[in-house]
Amino acid sequence: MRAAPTILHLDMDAFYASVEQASKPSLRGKAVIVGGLGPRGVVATASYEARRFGVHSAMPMAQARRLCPNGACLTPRFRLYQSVSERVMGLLRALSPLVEPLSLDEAFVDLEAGEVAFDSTGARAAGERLRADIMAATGLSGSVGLAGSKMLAKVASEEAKPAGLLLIEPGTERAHLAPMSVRTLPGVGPVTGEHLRRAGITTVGELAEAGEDELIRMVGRSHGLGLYRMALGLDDRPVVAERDAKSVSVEDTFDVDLHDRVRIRGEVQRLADRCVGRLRSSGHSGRTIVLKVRRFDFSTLTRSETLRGPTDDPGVVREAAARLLEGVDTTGGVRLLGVGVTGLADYTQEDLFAQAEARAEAEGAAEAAGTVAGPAAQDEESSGGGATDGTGTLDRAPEESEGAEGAVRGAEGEGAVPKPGEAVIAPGRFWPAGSDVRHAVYGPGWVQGSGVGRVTVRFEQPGTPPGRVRTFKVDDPELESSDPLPLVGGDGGGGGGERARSA
DNA sequence: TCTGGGGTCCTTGGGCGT
DNA sequence: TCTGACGCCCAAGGACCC
Repeated sequence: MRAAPTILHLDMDAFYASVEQASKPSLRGKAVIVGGLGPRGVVATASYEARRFGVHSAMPMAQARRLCPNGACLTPRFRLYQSVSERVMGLLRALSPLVEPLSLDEAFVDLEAGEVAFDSTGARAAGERLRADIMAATGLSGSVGLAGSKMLAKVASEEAKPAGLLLIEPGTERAHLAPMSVRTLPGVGPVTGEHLRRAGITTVGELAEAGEDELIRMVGRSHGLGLYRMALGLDDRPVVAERDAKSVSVEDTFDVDLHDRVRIRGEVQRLADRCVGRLRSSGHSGRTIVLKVRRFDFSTLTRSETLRGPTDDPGVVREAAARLLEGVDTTGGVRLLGVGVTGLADYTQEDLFAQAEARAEAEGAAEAAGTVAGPAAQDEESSGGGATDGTGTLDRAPEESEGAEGAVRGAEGEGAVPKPGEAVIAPGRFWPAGSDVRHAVYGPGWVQGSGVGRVTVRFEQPGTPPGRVRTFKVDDPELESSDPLPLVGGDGGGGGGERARSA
């Protein structure tokens, strides 16, 4: 805890939804819900207009649609959010070398380390300037919290939302926190919150009064100590610019539970390959392979295996994941499968010894179990995957409503190829809802919906008034997909792929 | 018509070497 | 040789965060 409130926490307001509204003028001021559009999708972010209907993050998309039937439901476009985020993080790094990103839309900044603020006045000025700079660079609003510690700065930015700034003066921390709900504190979720509530503790003040020993007794040593210190407003964690990843994982929830063991094995192999792809691109190798299975009843189990040395060999990870799967009962069906690697090391020369040993063990185990590992598993993957590719449920035809409120439906926004099980609207051309397109005659626009051989496009861009809707055949040669246009500072009719340059 | 995906951290319990 | 204490590693599950 430092004397001056020079730790800044930035939280972009309803980030994904705000980016969509900035890039699609017809959605501004409207309810926008970003999340998975499949039958098991959940809400990632809802605009403030949608939140008024009770829609919030992590809510099942089906429920969000019921609460807000006129909301525009869009699939996330992470590449666009990433590029906007980089712009914002650039502005933060201009303030200080000590910037700790927490996610695409959140970060801590140590203003003192950047020598831009040493007291309340300086910190407040820096925060206001930052908010203005972000608005100028991206057209988006962010909320800023300033305090003497990370925990309090985060609490402050949450209170400042939306589009505000709040500074907690040193010396007032405990009084500031006391009336707030325990759920305000980071680390207090539904379970701990309910635990505390049953003990008669609902506010941070009551938490502080309960005392260290009582809290340790209730929620365990580590958590209890942490809670007690937070309740007193104590937090001396530094802002850390570089954080090493501890694990890499990929997982898929299936629209329909999988029962076929061959198909399940194929999916595990596919996930193992994707996981290794991510592992390699991050420059890591890892020692512990983790298989995650969520069954039909939502019960989740994990199985892991630690190798003798780190690996980034897809064959080794595939084989380990397949061995782990052998020990899991999947009768009844699985709704989710995941493969992860932990115990990460910086990528170095392959540990050939460990890999050779793992292979030998795998072959031995496979023989003992009467199964065939390796190539056969790959064959299963292709046959299993192929069986499902063509049988994905067809997306419902979009309601061709006037106005942007019409629910926008479709499959994944990123990537031109639908995943297995996703909608294939027409052979050859695939137009994900919300994605950017360009028409030879009408210029840039975005896909509002598609189905039964037609695609509906709204022609507008970040700098224009709300545009008109036109419908084309999905194989219209004059229509092509394009990259997102910059949110601010574009040239209006600019070509695809342009990005706003940092000021 | 319930409940995503990618993470981190903590706890518990067993096995094992000293 | 046996036993208990201790520390470490590993496996599994759970809570939480965005």
